[in-house]
Amino acid sequence: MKVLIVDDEEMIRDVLKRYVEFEGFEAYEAEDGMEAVRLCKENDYDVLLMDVMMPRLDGFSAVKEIKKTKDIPVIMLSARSEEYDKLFAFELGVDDYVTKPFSPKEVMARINAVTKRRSAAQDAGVGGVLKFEGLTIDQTGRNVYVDGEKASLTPKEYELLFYLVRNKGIALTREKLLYDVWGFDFYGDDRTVDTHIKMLRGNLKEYRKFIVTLRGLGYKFEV
Amino acid sequence: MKVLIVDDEEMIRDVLKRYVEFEGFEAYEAEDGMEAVRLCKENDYDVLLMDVMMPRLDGFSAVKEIKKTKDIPVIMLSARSEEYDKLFAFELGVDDYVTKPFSPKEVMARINAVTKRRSAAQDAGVGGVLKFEGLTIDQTGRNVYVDGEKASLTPKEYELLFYLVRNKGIALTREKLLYDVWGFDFYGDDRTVDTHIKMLRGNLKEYRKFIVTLRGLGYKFEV
DNA sequence: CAAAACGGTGAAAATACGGTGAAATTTTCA
DNA sequence: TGAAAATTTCACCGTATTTTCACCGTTTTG
Repeated sequence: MKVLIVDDEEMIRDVLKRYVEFEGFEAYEAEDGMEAVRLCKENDYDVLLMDVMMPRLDGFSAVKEIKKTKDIPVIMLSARSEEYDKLFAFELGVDDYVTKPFSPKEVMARINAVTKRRSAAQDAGVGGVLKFEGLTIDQTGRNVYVDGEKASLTPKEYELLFYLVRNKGIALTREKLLYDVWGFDFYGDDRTVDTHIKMLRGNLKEYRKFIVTLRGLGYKFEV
Repeated sequence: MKVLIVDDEEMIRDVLKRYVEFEGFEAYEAEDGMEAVRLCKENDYDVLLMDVMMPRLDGFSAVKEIKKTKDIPVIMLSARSEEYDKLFAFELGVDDYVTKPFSPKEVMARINAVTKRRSAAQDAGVGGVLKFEGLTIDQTGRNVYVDGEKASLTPKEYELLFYLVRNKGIALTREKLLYDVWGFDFYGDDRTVDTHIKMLRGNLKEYRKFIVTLRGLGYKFEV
């Protein structure tokens, strides 16, 4: 179980880390939202402990960015004085809130709660798994099945598919795809998207039909 | 957030109204389907709470009428004894069902659910859905439906239609259309517009009537 | 009433666009 | 470090789309 702790105060990170490791989990750290986004692009974590107020990139924006490609449970940390729009946070996919100052015990209880909730939902077959006819996408294991058979997608292919599915029914330009899937710092060719779509379609076999081309625009996923 | 409550029983309206307002929404009332249709023509609401059984015009018919021109989420209220064709309701665009007697809490949860679903969809995409009788334009998915059937427009056709609709009721010269839809750097023939209008009209079937020719000027979209 | 102006239309010609395979480049991992 | 895998670029090609244009019926004008 990997936990990423995101907070700009080193002391808070240290305290949390000690307790997380005491529970037998692996703890990782990030100093701000920017670093968290980068780390999440490269690695898979099971829970995010995310501070709201941070330099460079705040917690909400970071979560928004991360949730674009990964479905990770998030627990937000905020000072009691800070009042945030909980509905907004909820829509963002925040699983829980903890207000500072918090007792480490409390935080651990939340972590256990969200991870248990996740695994329970997974057992029930609800969360983590998306299905479109014979196409199954298992977010947890990052696996895609075509008629029950595992398709071996490359990381980009998986992320592209996941992004398309998250935005199903929505017309997406190549620019938007490059920005959101490849990252804002990608300055390459448009046609890169085409090639990855081609590869993805090839791997999805008959379910290539879900990916529809919008001439002069881009692509969309449609069931 | 405006909620229109449609029920012939005043007591039920009052109860619902109290809870809706307690949640911080604005509540409006209508006594029957007829009144609901009229109110919806004149005003914009965010959710409709619609009873099924009502004098003058029943809930289903009212929804059918309203959905012709507006795309508003609808929650139907019906007595437990009344058994309705849920599939029919679904096709009509009913978002949810509540059976009487209901707990106000339950109704509020449904309202929050449908509105959240809406705003989430809106955040993700560009805009909503435009409706003119049986002609539906879905900007998010870039789809156009003629009497529920998907029309396959070419990119230019879609852009032209969208531009006309955005400026509905306004006379547009060919020059303006070329400049705004084709781009300022288009130095081609005027008649290009004509051809695309022709194609568009062909695809809109009976709703070609919305595109009116202004002799000596250009075109406009008028409902 | 005739002539001119205008828009609708179909078909042909020109063009833009996306699919594709292969090569070049970068990244990953043993 | 070197081989394998993944990513990215790119040019070719078929086709969907766009554009042009001439012809024709209708409307407007002098």
